[in-house]
Amino acid sequence: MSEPTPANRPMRADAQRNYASLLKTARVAVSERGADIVLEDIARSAGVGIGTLYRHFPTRQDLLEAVFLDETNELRARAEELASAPVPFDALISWLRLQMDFAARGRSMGAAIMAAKHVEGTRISAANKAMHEAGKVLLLRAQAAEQIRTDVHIRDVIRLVYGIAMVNERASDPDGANRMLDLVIAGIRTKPSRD
Amino acid sequence: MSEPTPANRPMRADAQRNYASLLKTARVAVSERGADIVLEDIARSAGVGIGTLYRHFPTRQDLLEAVFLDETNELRARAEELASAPVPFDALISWLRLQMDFAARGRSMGAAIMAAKHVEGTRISAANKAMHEAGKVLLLRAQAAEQIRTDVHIRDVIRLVYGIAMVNERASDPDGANRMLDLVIAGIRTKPSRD
DNA sequence: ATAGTAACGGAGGAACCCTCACTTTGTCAA
DNA sequence: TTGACAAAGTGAGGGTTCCTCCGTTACTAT
Repeated sequence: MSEPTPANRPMRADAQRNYASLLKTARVAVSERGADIVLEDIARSAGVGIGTLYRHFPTRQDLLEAVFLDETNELRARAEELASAPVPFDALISWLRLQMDFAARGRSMGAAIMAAKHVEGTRISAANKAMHEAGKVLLLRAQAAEQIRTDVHIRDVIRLVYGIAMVNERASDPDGANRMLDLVIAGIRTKPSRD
Repeated sequence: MSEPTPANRPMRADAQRNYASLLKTARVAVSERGADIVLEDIARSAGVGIGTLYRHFPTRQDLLEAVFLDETNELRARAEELASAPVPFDALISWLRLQMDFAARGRSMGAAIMAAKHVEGTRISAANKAMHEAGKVLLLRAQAAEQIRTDVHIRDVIRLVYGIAMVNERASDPDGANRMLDLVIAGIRTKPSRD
């Protein structure tokens, strides 16, 4: 998955190796130290020159997006699995919690990524759209079951979850994120909700 | 307000002037171009050398915090005003919208500031605490009037609002932030809410 | 084997950060 | 008023990181 040049000839063997190595290295570095990684370190750590890194990922953004891409696809896949879960409401909530875990893991990537998500044509934008579609199915099911308000958009919900992850990135209170998510969940439930 | 050296002798006249000039310049620059300001530009624009900037604001954080400080104090003042408004619920909501406007204005400062807020002893931490206290009054009034759930913490609400501002910083959808805020409001209202 | 070209690599210019040693200037006491 | 002292100002410069550019290397296909 995540072919860098989908339409053209396949990449040369060494290029494929290097691309994979860079991506793997970057993924580890981001999850360990956040988005403020030093690109030269990534290149060295991946065993390639800095020029090679820039060949594959022309900007810092491109590299971060590539890292993010896998997570986005993973979330889409999870949503598709959950679409056949027995209780629509529970499925949606589970997925939202997954979203938050992922967002929290990509420490301080949130701000960096948010920019690209809204730029049409990028790979991340396409993957993001696909993930939204998959999430939308979960939402619609929960709405059909009258467990979620019908005037709620999946887009807003997902972004709220990201917002929660972002403000809690450096917070000391480990349970705050969950309390906030509970508030949001309360906000999207059908009005006369009985617990 | 916002004396740089509260305990000691007053600052020399030229120092006061330069401090004020830097702060004003930074405030404008941040609201126009976000937190990624170039400190050298700020100094030049304020008519002082870069060394002077660093004398007053030893780190980039310090400058951003100083900018933020005024807004935080402003929000505290607004909360205190609103504490005597006729309808507690409306007062709280108005204040939350103010919060969001402020957060949105300090574009991409969110991430930069979040770090410092949780560090005890900093000026921003103290101002932040005062603002929270003022906001808490609004929340308690609305809870006493049975318009807001009693298990809601002001801290979580404020942070949610910041999260909304953050994820909407670069978004193209201008109304998204308001929709999200509405969801949060729905989440904190007392359960059997009648519109 | 060889040509052709995709990919590699790293020196180096640019942008920005922050420090530091020297200079300037406000302040206050005599 | 003046002189001395300390507070404040200044900007060149060293450090870091970003990204480009183009000469070099080596995969691939014929």
